[in-house]
Amino acid sequence: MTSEAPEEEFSIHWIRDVTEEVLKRNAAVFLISTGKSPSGSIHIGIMREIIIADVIKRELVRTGNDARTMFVVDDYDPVRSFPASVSLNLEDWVGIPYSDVVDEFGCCGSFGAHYANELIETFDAFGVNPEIIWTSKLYETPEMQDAVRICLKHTEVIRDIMIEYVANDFNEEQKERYIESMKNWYPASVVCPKCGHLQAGAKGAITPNRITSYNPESDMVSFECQACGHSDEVTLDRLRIKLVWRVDWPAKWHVLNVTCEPAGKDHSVKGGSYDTGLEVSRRVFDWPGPVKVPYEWVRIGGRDMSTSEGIVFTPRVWLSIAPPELYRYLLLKTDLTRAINIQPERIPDMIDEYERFERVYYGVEDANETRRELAQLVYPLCLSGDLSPEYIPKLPFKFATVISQLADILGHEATLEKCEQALKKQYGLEEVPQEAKALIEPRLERALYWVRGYGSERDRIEITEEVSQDVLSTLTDPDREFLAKVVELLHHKDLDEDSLQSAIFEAARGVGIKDRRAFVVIYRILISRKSGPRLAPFISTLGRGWVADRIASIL
RNA sequence: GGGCCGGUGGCUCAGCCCGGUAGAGCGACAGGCUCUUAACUUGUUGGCCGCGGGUUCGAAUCCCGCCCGGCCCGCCA
Repeated sequence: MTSEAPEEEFSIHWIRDVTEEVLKRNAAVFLISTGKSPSGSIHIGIMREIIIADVIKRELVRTGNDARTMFVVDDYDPVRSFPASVSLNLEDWVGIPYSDVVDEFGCCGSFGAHYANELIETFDAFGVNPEIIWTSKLYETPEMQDAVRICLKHTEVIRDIMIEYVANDFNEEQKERYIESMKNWYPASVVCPKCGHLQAGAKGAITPNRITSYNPESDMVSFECQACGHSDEVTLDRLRIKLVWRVDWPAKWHVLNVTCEPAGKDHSVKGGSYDTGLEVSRRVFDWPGPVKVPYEWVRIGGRDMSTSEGIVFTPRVWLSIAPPELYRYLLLKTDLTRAINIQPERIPDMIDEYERFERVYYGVEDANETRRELAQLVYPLCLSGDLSPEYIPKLPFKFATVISQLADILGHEATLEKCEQALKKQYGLEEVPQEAKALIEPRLERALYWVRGYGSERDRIEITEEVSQDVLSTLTDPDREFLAKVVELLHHKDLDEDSLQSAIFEAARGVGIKDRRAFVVIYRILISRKSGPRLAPFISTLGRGWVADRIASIL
């Protein structure tokens, strides 16, 4: 620490604290790692970890360091269960590494590759680009085999660590039983060369193909397959071996030379797998291990996500309804110790908030000193693409939800034209810059997806083929008289929007119905609702001819 | 059993580490954009800061205890 005035040095953001911690490692290349086993569709929770890593990397690079990120696909993990969406028969595959399980869709090399790729394909959109490491491949490297050897040679030490960490809060009886069970325990299992199983039994009753002995002199390993009964004794390099979970992690840290790895709360619990891994790093691999960055989970609609229970909100789904920057923003503004709860129905509000924040960064919206300072630090980290030197005006998302629903009626060109007009009006522009235009279509697409999937009834505009009977039955004679006048007005080509609006008021007065009533009648005929978007522009949006025909059809 | 996070206006949350005026967004209500409006815009409303105790001149904020909600501790970010 160079500063001697700590009382002035309050961190303005967690990212500062974390990078400071990481920098203490003085690595030549800072490697920030993340990982996930591809047990099915991978939900957006993992993106919290991946983006945390990305943000740390960006900060390190910004401050002149060499830093990289990595995403480790744990496809060497054995199948424990399948989510309901998978049609494969669990009994056929349980206990076999994901990398050896068939891809039921036939597009990827394996089950593991399939679900990992599904996630990896969204990386670019979210602005992350970690190097991808496949554990199944990593275990084939001589470096990893050496790590396995080191672990087997340190079996005694590892047993001690396991007893110390795992049995820590057992009672005496449990502890004794555990110690007893550890007597002939080795920290590695074997993929049976005959049947391909790494372990036998399903969830709750798993028996791994543990190594039963290891001779450091001859490098001979013996094992017995719990699934098919095959047993053998061969040299280590002739077998596919996998270290047990709590040892597998530190071995990878060692082989890949990981400086820092974020971890969800389940792993980061005091005395949990992360801490065990760090202890293994120290006592077996003789180094401190990575900087631990614990973080809370991401929830969806107030529930935990769970691949196995099918509560899955994937990064791809996110991208279909919201910009990736918003997710990064959400993540950055939330303290690591706090859960992020995605509430899809609130996405339009969140987008508004994010875009206000964006305008603060560009100085086109007022804000106090703290907020501006925060924007300077955080906004660039939110971006998944390049930082634009100038503010690019964004079409208000809520406007997009309305207009995107009218696009079918309006036609593509007219819809875009409408959006450009809205942008011009909102930001007082002469011309809409090319960069802003480019954002319109994706925004419309997302808005439409959002409104269809998550919008409330209020948000949805439905224009029925025909005017419903319910609506027709409420029309009075003066209403019809009024409507006839409106049709006439609509055929007047020389009326601009304002004049049309005025003329409609006049028409209502002319036949003696109340203004309110006049509008209710028109909205009912158009969208079966008693209110809607400001009428004259809305009529222009729908097309005067179309509206005139629609009204005329019921008179 | 061990541990973590949260409990602040109707809703979602900020503020708590650094004790001294309780904030934002949404909602609701009222107004503006012609007396209709879901965009945009102005304003108003609304909180004994979970409960009890302690420290202090002063506590949402620090300490202790409790209650409620969620979660982790075999695999799972």
